[in-house]
Amino acid sequence: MEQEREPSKAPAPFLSPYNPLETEQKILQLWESADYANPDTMVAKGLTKTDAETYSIVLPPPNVTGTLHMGHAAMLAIEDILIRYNRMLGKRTLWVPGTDSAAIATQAKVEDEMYKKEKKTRHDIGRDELLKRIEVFTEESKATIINQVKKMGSSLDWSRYAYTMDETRYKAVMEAFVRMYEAGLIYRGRRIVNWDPKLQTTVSDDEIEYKEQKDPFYYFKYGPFVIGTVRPETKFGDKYVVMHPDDARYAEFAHGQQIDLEWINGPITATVIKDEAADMETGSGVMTITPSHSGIDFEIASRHGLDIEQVIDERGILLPIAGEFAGQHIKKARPMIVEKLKAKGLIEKIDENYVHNVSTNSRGGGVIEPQIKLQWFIGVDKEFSIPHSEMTGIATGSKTTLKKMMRQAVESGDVKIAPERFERVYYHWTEILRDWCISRQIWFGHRIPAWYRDDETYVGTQAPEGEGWVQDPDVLDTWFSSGLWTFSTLGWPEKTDDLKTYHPTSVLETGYDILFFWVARMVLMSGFLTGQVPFKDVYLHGLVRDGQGRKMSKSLGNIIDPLDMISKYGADATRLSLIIGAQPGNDLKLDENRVRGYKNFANKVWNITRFVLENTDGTEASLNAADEKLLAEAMELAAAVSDNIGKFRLDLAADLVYHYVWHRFADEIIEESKTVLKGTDEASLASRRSVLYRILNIFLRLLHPFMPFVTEAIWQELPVKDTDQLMVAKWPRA
RNA sequence: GCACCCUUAGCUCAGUUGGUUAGAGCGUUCGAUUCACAUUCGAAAGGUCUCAGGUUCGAAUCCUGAAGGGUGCACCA
Repeated sequence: MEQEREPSKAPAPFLSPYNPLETEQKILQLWESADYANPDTMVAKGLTKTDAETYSIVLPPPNVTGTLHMGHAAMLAIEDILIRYNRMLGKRTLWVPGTDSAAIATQAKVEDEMYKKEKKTRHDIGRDELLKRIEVFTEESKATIINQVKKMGSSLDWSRYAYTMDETRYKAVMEAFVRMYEAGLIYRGRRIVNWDPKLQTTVSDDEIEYKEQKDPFYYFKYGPFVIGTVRPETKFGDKYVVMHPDDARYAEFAHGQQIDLEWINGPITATVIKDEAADMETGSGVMTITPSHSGIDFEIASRHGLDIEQVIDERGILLPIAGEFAGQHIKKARPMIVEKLKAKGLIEKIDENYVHNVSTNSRGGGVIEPQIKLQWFIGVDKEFSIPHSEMTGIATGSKTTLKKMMRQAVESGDVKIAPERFERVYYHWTEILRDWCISRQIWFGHRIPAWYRDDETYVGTQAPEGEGWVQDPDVLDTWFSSGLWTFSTLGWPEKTDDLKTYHPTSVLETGYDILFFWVARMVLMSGFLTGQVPFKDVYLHGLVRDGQGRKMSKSLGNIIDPLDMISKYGADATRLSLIIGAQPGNDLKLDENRVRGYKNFANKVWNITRFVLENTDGTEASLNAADEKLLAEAMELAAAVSDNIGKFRLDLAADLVYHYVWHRFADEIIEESKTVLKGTDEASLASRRSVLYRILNIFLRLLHPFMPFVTEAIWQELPVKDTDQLMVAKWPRA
């Protein structure tokens, strides 16, 4: 009968089953009060040697306005594992938290809501008022995301928290801009850029997302030629007709030859241009060009010194060059233009099912209209002499370009990318990289530190003296400040101790989808501004998808919310489900059943501990041969786990411990121990009790980086231990 | 168009430099249980390792080619 059962010898906290929700709350407080995530505390308390090897990671800052999603959760789990592991190895370990202002996305969100609620646009309320509203909004959501990050058990040093728009980071951004300007790497120029008519701003090449779309493809009679287009509305300014110099079909036409022909709004004179950009295989091999609204056309026009005329304005409205169509929006005008051409008998044929890619702004969705605009750029091919360099193969003062420097940083091995295949992707990207347009026509962000007065331009960290200066209204691309992240978070441009101690950082861990946006830009910025690579290793994780391999999205309704998982199964289980089965660089399919499975594992560990503590009080004893073997086996496991973590195979490392704990220790060693412990030989009993306790002690440490909560909770109840918290215990090493 | 990734049990995936009979988890079926744990334990069924060639004493693994799925880049007159 229940009442007659002997009272359990195990400590009272080992209630069954394990309750992650309650435990995790308590453990979070425990960690926070000890402040061991702060390396200064570790050094002050003598837990880390002052001259210990350093290990540092900067957290890829989540957007202030966002909420935690599974991608964040995976990132936090991976980085926390690396951090906890290295901290336990005795390294001086720092993980810097931060949030990102995400300029375009944030402003768009605030503007959207304002328009929905009040039917107002930013122009109705003005710059200052908009920025105020954005600040209110970001302050609110900042707290949300920070709180969620903490729930994952992330051992970040919050005393070093950074926000891309805080004062220190603002100073860094200004300083970076000015230095690059003075080196001639930042320039202002009139060039063709990606213009988003919806958000009224430029976007960089990398932010463009191509979407497939079906549109009619028109073939027009253009004098003696046939030209094709999906965009008749751009054709008003077309007065050059381009063909390949070797195209035999058009040998009779000479470069520069003028031809009179009938066009949309009457007779025009077209000029023949021979250029190798014209593909003989495509269509008729002849094309007209619209230099103002097409990158390639712009290049051709620049090559031959041709006139460049704007046809469409910033809002997508046709300009006076369109004659009777001027003032119309391109969308409305297109069918009318086609009608007119039809009436004039200038249509050769129409292909109704032409499938092509339309470029859109991935940060908000407008269809991109290339425009020629006066913007700020970073020149990636511009030669400069590097003011200071610690990078392999690049001497201080030597001449290089940003592009060459970015390539060299990886080629030299200063930066290693894992999985390795992404190195090739990185090289390819640097090869095709064009000058980076960094000015954005929005209001929220780091304002460009340039002032104009008549024909003068002043660039500096402070406004210039004197009357009449007007600051550039634009702000910087959000990736500009992100590029500084590894060193701006450590206090650059001040020569801080943190910078000296923790930069270059050890690892940059992020999703492969922002290799170009971010990783490459960090190498660029860090190389020029600090003379160092930003990190020694790049570890790229895959995307988290749903159980069927689909992207998680609101419209599919297949989003698995990490906070939901945490409250149902615990953060430990959520972490494991994002680690085991996730190969580096490959997408992970997440199924709720797996999370549930790992909750059971946490419970298993809990019960194993109860068994061990019911049978031993942690007293050391000399081990017999059989038990020595068991101990050696656990140490072999430790070595294998270390080896896999070192290779970024966290998935294999976690799986190894999981398997050992459940199927070796619990299923075999404990079962066998039940028999052994019934014996009468005191030495054997003591040996077995001791080895059970010692192995428990080993695998709790091995498990800690992966499941910090349950292991820490158990540690708190151990009768014999060498540190007050497991998170600062020593990693088992032979 | 170019490049890369994936294809192993019903599902998700291990399988590291080629080496006995290809493994795990989940699921399924059968059974157990006063025992640290029903959030458990034991067992079973389940495989043409996508296909076709090749190298080799030996191939899931290496090479060539093909198919299907996915991603990136480019093109987009």
